[in-house]
Amino acid sequence: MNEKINKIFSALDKKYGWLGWWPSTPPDKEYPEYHKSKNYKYSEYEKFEIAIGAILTQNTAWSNVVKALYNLKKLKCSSPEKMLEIEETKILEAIKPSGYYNQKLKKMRYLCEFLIKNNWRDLEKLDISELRKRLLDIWGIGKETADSIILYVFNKPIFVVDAYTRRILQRCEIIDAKKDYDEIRILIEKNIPKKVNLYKNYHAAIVEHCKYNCKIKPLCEHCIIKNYCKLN
DNA sequence: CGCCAGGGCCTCA
DNA sequence: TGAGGCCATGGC
Repeated sequence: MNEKINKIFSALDKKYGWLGWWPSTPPDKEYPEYHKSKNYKYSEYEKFEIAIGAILTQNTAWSNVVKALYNLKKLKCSSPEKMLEIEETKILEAIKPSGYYNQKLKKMRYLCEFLIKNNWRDLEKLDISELRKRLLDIWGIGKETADSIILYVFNKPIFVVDAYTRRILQRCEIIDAKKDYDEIRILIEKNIPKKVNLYKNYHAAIVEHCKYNCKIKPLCEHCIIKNYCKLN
């Protein structure tokens, strides 16, 4: 067991509190927002929006994704079926702020086709590894995107490993520079309690911490995990 | 202005 | 199987 992992993550979790991930746009709102309730129930649209958002945020600042999601909602792009009906040029224009828009258009279309062939109820019944396999078969959905969808849309416990997670674990000397995605994921999952809301908020807290403190050029002064970090 | 952002695919050894 | 190139916008 690696006690450090849970100590570090739970310290971040405690500092930032419940962050209400994944942000989504409630029926009566225009922009995605974070959710105060720990058992907030996503509407069908919000589930779709999260899956789309997971693609749109690939290597992209969330603030740019918000613009794209706002535009898509205005376009009444409210379901996979609708998205496939809408003209591609309009979708392209809508998602332009999120960058890589040609690739992302194609990725979203493949995802839509998948979601039309497989409805939520059937997918929910699958175990995590089968669901993951199916998602990874979709062009444009890699491990992090698949795991984000599994955790935040399907509410199943799988830990999302992103560039920020790697950065923190590297700086805390828990992993070395190049370690395989699934090795890191399993290492983390072995060392923290297997609870969906914990997985969600640990990941959210990692992102939050890296956005404002553990940046590439780190701001270490008020960092609460500096005692674990080789930079200090 | 250059750097960076909640990755993934393709190519080529 | 891994490293490197490519995709692209907007905030700082």
